[in-house]
Amino acid sequence: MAKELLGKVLVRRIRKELAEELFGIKKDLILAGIITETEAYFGEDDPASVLATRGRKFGRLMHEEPGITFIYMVHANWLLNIVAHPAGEAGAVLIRSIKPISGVAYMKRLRGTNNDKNLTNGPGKLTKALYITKELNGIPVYRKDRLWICDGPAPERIYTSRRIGVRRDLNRDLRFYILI
DNA sequence: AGGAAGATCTACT
DNA sequence: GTAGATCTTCCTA
Repeated sequence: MAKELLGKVLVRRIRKELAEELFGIKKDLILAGIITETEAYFGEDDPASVLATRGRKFGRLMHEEPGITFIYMVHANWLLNIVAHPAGEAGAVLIRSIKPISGVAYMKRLRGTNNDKNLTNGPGKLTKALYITKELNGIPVYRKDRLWICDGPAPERIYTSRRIGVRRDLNRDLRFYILI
């Protein structure tokens, strides 16, 4: 699933009420980007998936139906995951990076930067650029509402590596990325 | 009520 | 390359 999501388009619709509050603009806004980096997290057997264990409030979502969002806070950053696992198990895919394709000017305002290169190239950066918070937890990403994923260009080549920044990783490449 | 942890980011060298 | 800021959730008392 982590590999499948590469090249797909992550779309965020900011409804006019929120758009007015954030930007003083009274119309719906569309922000979007191509997913370029993901990581896979398993359930209880994955030492990096601390959130899947001990019945944590938000970690519980990792056990629920595949295709919904799973959003939580780490180090003052909201991180966006898509729940994905076989029936009866737990797991999620962390979205680590996107390449902006629509609404770049608004993303810059939300991030407080003019730098194109560092706008959405990190899990905490992209949630800030798209105004993704726990408010969007548990919503299906196959419905066009406030946050969804649709088809994009099929990647030519997928690269892999170990997961970034985890204290105890599995002995296996679970980070996937494309170069575009 | 208080403290620790954490799948991060920024600014600095 | 790394120190320090950051903030929500969960654990303990």
